[in-house]
Amino acid sequence: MTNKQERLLQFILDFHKDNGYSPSIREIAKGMGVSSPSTVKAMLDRLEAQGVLNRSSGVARSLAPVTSEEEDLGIPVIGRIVAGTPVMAEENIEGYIPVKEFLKNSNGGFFLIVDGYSMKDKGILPGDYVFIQPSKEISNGQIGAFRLNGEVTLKTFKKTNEGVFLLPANNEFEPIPVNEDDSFEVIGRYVMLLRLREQGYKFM
Amino acid sequence: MTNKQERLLQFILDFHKDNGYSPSIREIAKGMGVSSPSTVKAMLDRLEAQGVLNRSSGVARSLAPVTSEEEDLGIPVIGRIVAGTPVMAEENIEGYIPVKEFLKNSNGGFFLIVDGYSMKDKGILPGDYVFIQPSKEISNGQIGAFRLNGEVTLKTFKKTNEGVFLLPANNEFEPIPVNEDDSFEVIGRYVMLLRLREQGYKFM
DNA sequence: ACACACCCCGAACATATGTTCAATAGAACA
DNA sequence: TGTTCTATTGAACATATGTTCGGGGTGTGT
Repeated sequence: MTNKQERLLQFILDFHKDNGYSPSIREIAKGMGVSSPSTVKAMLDRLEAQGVLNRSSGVARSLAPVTSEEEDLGIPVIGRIVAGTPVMAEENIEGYIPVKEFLKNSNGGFFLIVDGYSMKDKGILPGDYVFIQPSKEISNGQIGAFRLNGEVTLKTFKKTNEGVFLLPANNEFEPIPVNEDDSFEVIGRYVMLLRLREQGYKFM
Repeated sequence: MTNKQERLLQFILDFHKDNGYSPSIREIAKGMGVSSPSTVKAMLDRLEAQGVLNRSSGVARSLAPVTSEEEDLGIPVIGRIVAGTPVMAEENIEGYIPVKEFLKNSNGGFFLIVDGYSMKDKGILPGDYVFIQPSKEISNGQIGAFRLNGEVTLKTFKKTNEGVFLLPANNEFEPIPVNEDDSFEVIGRYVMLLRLREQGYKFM
């Protein structure tokens, strides 16, 4: 793919992102600084021949960048590996995690950055991203995010006939009792953990 | 929103999913079983007035279902929380994790399901999903997936002048030496960890 | 030199497409 | 019944849009 072709593809992607639909040929011409629609058409023909673009002939604004199957399916999950097969062989793929789908259902959810070692024994370490699904309710024994007297903390929720406690998962810490006159709020339930350790993927 | 309006919206969404672009007014008419484009235009005007649809007047196929901002930005990350503010207040949001973007760059990567406790001290527990970026190279001290004599394992890679070792992160396990006559292969680098614990989100 | 792929122009063409408008049908209501 | 409002229709209109054609330019490799 030549430099110009990459710029064209990028322009289409950006336009679609901004407007929710694809540009017309003449809009591309303006955006790319060319003056003839036929020039753009020729460029599009080449891109389509390369298979990175889909079009329906005669249909206005039918440009659709080809998306790889993985994007729709999600990221493959490898469970056990059958002896002697390549890792990514079909028989090893146990399923797919549809990250995109997850994103769509993440309404109102957010990541909380873990601060201390109080949940160490649950494998939750400082710097981890904990996905919190906002909710005023939480079941006994579930992990959640709470705000106790202004401070936000991630703990296991425990309700006994002696009252409510927030349990750390680390025997160097003590259970925290929630008293009647404390200001206490359930922020949400712990759904998922994300840990970005090694380089190579820059977020934010 | 009336029944007919919902059907219309659904038709547009389905069409877009199938074709990668939005239907024209006449295509909608056919699909919905009405015979006049002006009928469809009237219906679209109503939907747009309700704010569930965006259009650019005079622009072909410019129908764009209104999407929430989160979908484009990613999932917000909350770091420290300013005293007295609601959790999701703007001043608490430290950034966004563009999961979608990540997916796009995940070329060839996959998740490996962790099996034992050998990496416990790194907070990597059985059942965790470890994202592996395929690579034949790995640096000293990095965590990666390896295949040693047919068996796949997740360990820290260590190269000394005494040879190559795969180090567990659990003092109940011994470092594994990689001998000359072993069949040994670097599968890839450990990039990210995903843990799905609580219910409410069903993957796969 | 030649062939070939890529890039560009401007004009003309055919049609796909959004829009407007007068007329009709149906439902809700006094 | 008549009135009013909305939904629908079919035709006509204006234009946005993809396409074609003939021409030219530049670079690369043979």
